[in-house]
Amino acid sequence: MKKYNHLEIEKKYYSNWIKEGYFTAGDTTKQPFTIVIPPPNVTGKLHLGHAWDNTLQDIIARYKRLKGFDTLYLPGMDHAGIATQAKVDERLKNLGISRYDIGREKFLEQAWSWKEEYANHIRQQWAKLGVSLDYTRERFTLDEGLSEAVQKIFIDLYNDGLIYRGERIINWDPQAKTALSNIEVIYKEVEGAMYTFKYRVVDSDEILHVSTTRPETMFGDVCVVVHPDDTRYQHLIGKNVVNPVNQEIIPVIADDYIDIEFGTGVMKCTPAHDPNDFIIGEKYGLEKIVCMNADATMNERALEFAGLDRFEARQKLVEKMMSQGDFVGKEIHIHQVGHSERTDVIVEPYLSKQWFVKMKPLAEEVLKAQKNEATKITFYPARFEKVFESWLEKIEDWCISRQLWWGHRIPAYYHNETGEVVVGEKPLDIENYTRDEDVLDTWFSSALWPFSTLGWPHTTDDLARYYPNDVLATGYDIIFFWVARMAFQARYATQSRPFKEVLIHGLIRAEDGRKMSKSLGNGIDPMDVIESYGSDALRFFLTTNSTPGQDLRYSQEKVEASWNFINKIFNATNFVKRYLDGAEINPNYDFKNATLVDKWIINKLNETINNVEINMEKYEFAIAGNALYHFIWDDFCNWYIEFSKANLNSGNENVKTSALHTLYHVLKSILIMIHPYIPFVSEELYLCLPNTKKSINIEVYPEIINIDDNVAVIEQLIEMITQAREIKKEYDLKPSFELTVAIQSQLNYSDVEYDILSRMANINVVELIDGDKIERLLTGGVLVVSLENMVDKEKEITKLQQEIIKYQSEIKRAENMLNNENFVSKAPASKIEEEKSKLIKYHQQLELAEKKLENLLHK
RNA sequence: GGAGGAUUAGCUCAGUUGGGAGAGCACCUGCCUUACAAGCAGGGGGUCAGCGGUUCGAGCCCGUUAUCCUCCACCA
Repeated sequence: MKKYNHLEIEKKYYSNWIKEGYFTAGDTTKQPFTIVIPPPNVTGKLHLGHAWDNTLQDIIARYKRLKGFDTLYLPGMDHAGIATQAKVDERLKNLGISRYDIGREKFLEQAWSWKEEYANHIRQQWAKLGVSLDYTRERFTLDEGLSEAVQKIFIDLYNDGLIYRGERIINWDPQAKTALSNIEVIYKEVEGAMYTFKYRVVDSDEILHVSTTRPETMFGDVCVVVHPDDTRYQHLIGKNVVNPVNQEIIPVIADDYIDIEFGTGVMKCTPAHDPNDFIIGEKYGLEKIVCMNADATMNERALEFAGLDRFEARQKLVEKMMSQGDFVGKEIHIHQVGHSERTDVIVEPYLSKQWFVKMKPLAEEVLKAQKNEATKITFYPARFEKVFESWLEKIEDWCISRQLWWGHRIPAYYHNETGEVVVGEKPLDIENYTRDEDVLDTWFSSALWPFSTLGWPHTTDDLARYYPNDVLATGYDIIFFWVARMAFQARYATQSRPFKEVLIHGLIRAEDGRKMSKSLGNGIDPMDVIESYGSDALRFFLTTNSTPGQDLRYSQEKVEASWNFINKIFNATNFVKRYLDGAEINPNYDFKNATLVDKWIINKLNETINNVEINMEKYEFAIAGNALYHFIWDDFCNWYIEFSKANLNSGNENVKTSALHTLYHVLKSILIMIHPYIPFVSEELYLCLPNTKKSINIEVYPEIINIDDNVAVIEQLIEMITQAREIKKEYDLKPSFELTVAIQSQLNYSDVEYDILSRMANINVVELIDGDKIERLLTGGVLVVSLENMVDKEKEITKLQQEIIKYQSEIKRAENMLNNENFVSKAPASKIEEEKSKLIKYHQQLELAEKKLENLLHK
């Protein structure tokens, strides 16, 4: 075996794993376990956030597979309507073509070929990451089956009155020329201006001052509104004013929506261009005047400004108001302005006819289910349940129509003459109908992902077996977009939760702590990291340096540390393999015959198996991974392998056999337990062990081996070795210096242990020490060390003095506690006993140290 | 305006029912000991953001202040 080379190892296995069907679910003799991938957008490459997300899922999937579950980890991708369409548009634009030039059909052909290209790319990235996906069940949100599911649920919701079409103010993206849902709007603080204009009162000399941040919408004004209790304006209610931009006469009305304190206390009302004004408009039956086109240029209502962009029109209009003397002033106004999540242009509140999902009844069903342990979705960490539920509690209707081509076309047909709407299958006399041009919000189809991918609406075997999913792992940033929507669609379509549990992770940040973003140029490509350090190192870094729900800062240093750890396992295997080559391994070796050191490491292994299992079940991968790290590096490599070196060279065949079998068993167990984290290298190392299966993927999780013997001797042995090393350091002795010691202990030492002491710390054990000596307390014993040939007595004196001070202060601390009546009466008995025994121990140690000091001083 | 998160060693972060503060990296000292110098052995380093409270006992629970971050809502 050569040096650890991640590139060489990681290219070897993935395609074979797929070919062998290790990740293909369907073994009905086992209990099923399901996790689905959050389908990545086919817009581009996977980023580090995907790598993190997918590694978490893969750890769960691989762990469950090793634990004997028929595990389905289902892959797939999302058509990502607006995002993909924008990319394809851009590609066409670079060729000098607009999508309108080629038409819907040709455009969709382009989009599909884009999809194929990027889907392949994504699959290659999954392969590099090593995620254990069942590609026989791979799905795409626009494929036939999922389209059928989308259509079915749309029609059902419509027939149940939960989908309706209505004219509303929606968030309009003038660049993509489509409606957006509320959560696709990102509010950013922008320094804008508040303009104030004069509105002359008809048949009066009075002038009203009215402020607005969007003067261009004044062409859509239908009235001005004041508060009914506002004494400044009460006399004007019912009168008319002149709109300065077009000289139209509009009324002054009163409504308590108005905040008397804000601005001048007078608000212009534009029902077609502002959601709040729309509500007032509905309340009073006002006209809705649209003064803009779909691309946010002004329309003919804007008179001479028609055709200008909204912001240009704003500027020119203000200039005109100035010149005609109706301009009062302009103040800097910092406010939150909505931007399109995808195109980043300022969203225009725009009146248009759209399809909506009526959310209240659907959300209520989920909230009801959350109250019952058997039906609720449990979040890890739990605090995200509150986030999830409070969003559902104050949810507004969901605008689901998008004026795009790439997506699920809405199954609605309008009669060419009567305008009658048919929702559902194509009408028989289709020639008399025109189909709705719009498609559905991408999230409408992803909301069905947990069950549509398994065959819903058909009652398939997969649906029966793998639904509801067991767990979903995703970031907190899409709880609203996706998790919540899956929750209510699942509840509606399947009367079930979509998954039992949700593991929430945070955002991955750049090394500087900021978000990774293209504009900052601080993004890290996971494929670059894999090239330099390997997928295994990246995966181990991502999952052992993070806490559920918390953000994670990328750290190259820590990826390197992960690489070092893997290298450590590689080298340890290298060592073990040297001794295993040519040796016979008995698969039924009985560890009751093992030596005490071997039993000690088995005992440590047992503790680790237990600890790791508990934390894997709780999705605490950092805790489980770190437990493995310390077991492997400290207990196994630094202690046990060193112990074993003595035994492997022992003349006693039983000792040798025991050491060999222990090394084999522990290493194999380690590789299986660490495999979910680092699948490639664990497979490589596993396969170079004798007596293994064809792949670590089909292994079973290690089980605890009962060890009846007390391994306290080995714990004491470790204490002695550590003490001996400390003493050598203190007395400036070389590590190779042979210490002569005597052991006072109730525990029995055998030749095996004496041999280990000699080999690991150059300790020569004798019955009795004559002459100068020092004593060190062990748990349950004393180590007596000869001072012969050890020059510096002063150091021991200093050390003893320091020890005495320490013991005195510890005694004082314990006595204070035990003399505290409140403590004695209120603390639990076990705690009190603990303190009492500590006190006794410290007294003993103090006595010992004082005696020692006296001896040294009087010589 | 509402909600949540963060503040612990020089740096990045753990710390799960309240019972003597931890890891990795960095730093200091000594070792090329036949798996590994990307390593081994030993070591230094923290009034757990401030203040107050509950408790026999608080990094942890409660209140409050400060700084930073995120989400939600939003007034023309």
